[in-house]
Amino acid sequence: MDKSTEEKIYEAARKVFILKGMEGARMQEIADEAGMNKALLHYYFRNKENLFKAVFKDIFTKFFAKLKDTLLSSATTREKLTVFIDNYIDLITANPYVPSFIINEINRDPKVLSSLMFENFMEPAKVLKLFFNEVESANKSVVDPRHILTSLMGMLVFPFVARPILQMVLFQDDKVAYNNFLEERKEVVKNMMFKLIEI
Amino acid sequence: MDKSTEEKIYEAARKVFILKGMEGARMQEIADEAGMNKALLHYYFRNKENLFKAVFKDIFTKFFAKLKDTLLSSATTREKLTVFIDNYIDLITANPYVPSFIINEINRDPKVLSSLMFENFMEPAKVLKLFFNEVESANKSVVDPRHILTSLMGMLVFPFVARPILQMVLFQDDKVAYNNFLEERKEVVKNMMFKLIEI
DNA sequence: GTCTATATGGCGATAGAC
DNA sequence: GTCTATCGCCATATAGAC
Repeated sequence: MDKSTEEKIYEAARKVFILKGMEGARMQEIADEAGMNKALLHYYFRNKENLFKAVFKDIFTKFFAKLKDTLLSSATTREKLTVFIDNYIDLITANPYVPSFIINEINRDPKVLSSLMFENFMEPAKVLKLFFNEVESANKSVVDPRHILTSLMGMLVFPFVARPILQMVLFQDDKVAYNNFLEERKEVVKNMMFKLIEI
Repeated sequence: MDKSTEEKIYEAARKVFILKGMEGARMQEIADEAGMNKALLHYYFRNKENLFKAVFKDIFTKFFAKLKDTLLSSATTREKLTVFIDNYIDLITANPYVPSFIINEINRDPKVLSSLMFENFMEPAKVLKLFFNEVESANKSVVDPRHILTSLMGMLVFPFVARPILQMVLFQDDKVAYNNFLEERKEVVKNMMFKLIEI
């Protein structure tokens, strides 16, 4: 573990912010997690907001960068969808609190988005556009691809952000059964998407 | 406006908590919103957590009670779905911050759910069960109705909770265009659902 | 760079007058 | 019941020794 002090702070902050959010996180807790003193956080990042912005940008960027790669990697629309859905569910499974963290923060302070958007949205937007065009030509029912994408994302993200409710109502709070349900969703969502765009 | 003081506090708290969440809300702000002194909030609710719990329970219950009624009101599965989707989008449109508020709070402290669940989940669960059975028998592709419900809810909720991102990426932050998109979704989601369960 | 100690402000909560 | 004034705590942030 020969990470620099700054890296240690960064990773500790990432962990705590994702779990507690900007408002719930405590500088002391981040310092404890990083195994150092609170004053050092201010030495490196000056204040809490700076630290948060750096971490949020990183989380947001990495979370969408992976998806962009997916969309560029495969050949056919059907393959792209398959790989995208598999990768997305794996990605969220590995970072289950990230979607609700992002949803919470962008609604709490939409300004956190505008600072990222030009650098981080424009390129993915192009990739998405290409993907849209593909979906559109494959899509025999001629639904606006924005609706298709929104539905796809909703089908993938909702079971994670609403997990406490769904696990309780649908599975009597059985955690293992719910994990199973999430794994099943890969095939289920694929089939639903193929049916929706009729490919 | 001859509301009781307690009602005024309640409504002010509802407004502020939905926008700022439990941690972001300030007792002072709620008092200002209610047009009275901070001390009165403590006189009526003793502390912030009590006030929050009362408000959360109310919001949560009302938000799902309406849906239960919808599911009981219509005759055929197709009609039920139609009314459900129309009502749900209207309900969220009228309370756009409620879904992200609920998602945020249940992930921040899952205990807020367990206190409600027996009283508020059990009856809706029965209604849902009936709805499931209907969907299941109508559903020629034999997909687990839990997956169908999850997809439906995701398709409905996601465009609201992820609005800042979607509005920016899909509509260059054009608010009017996005409102239009949300209204369109009523028909789009209906058609998608009919296609998915093949009715 | 890293620590201890402390300043500063804000917030939830209470005391007590009316 | 409703107000003003204030307490006590906790969190961010800084000062300053090493």
